[in-house]
Amino acid sequence: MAKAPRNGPYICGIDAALDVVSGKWKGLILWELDEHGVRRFAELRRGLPGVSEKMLTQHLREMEADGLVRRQVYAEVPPRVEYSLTEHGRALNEALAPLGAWGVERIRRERSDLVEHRDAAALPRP
Amino acid sequence: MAKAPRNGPYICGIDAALDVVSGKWKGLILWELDEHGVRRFAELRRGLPGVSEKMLTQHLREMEADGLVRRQVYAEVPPRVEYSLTEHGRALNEALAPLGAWGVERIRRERSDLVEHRDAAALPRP
DNA sequence: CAGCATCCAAAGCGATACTG
DNA sequence: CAGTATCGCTTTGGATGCTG
Repeated sequence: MAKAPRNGPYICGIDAALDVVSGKWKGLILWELDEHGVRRFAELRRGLPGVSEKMLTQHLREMEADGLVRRQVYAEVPPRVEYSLTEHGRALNEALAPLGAWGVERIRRERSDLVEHRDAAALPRP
Repeated sequence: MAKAPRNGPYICGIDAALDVVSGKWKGLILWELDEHGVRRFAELRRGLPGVSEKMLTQHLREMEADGLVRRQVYAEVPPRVEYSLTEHGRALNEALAPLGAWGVERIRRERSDLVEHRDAAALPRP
């Protein structure tokens, strides 16, 4: 079955945008397609370590339905299918850039927090 | 129970950022707190039409744990608790702005699609 | 007022097996 | 190669009732 349709209307843009990128792998898929331009199913699979075949298919179908991804099928043997971003998908990716930067900062912060906590545990209370 | 801890490390910043904003109401909570600066529990509840008490509590706790939200408790009767954004929360909000703009554009696009479909169904063929 | 506890349904996700 | 089908576990979200 396809993605469950949203019951109510969106309240704001953030809401509408998060709806299409919420999914364990969607951010990575976007990133992978933006990076390489065009990718085949198996290539994407290799680029997303740990993704199951089913989830990859499901996410790609949803993103196609949301108008983010284009799916080009070649009638060949063996079969070949190529995925790429649509114009909207590329725009979304650009809109995600600042968020990505924030995320990188968060990762960096968490790493140094670990160090601080280790220090705090070792030091006596002031 | 708290949010399930992520099993693996983040692959990219988008990943790390989406992890903290994925949740049915987190985008709206961020928006509400940014808009008003400080909000009490019941005020937030009113600002998020349809949210259940449980989900609001759960999301606020997770966002507190993620360092996005500050929770200030006043030892009074009746009890009072105020929520506001931390510095990181505000930074996240700024990083979300382009995404919000994309979302608004998406909503607009979908509406005009609906109109086109309605017109196509209701109007006689030219 | 601001919550916590409990139960329940739906959605998300993974593993496996099979197909054109 | 690029999927589809099915099963079952886990996570998310909602409804209700109770408490300091």
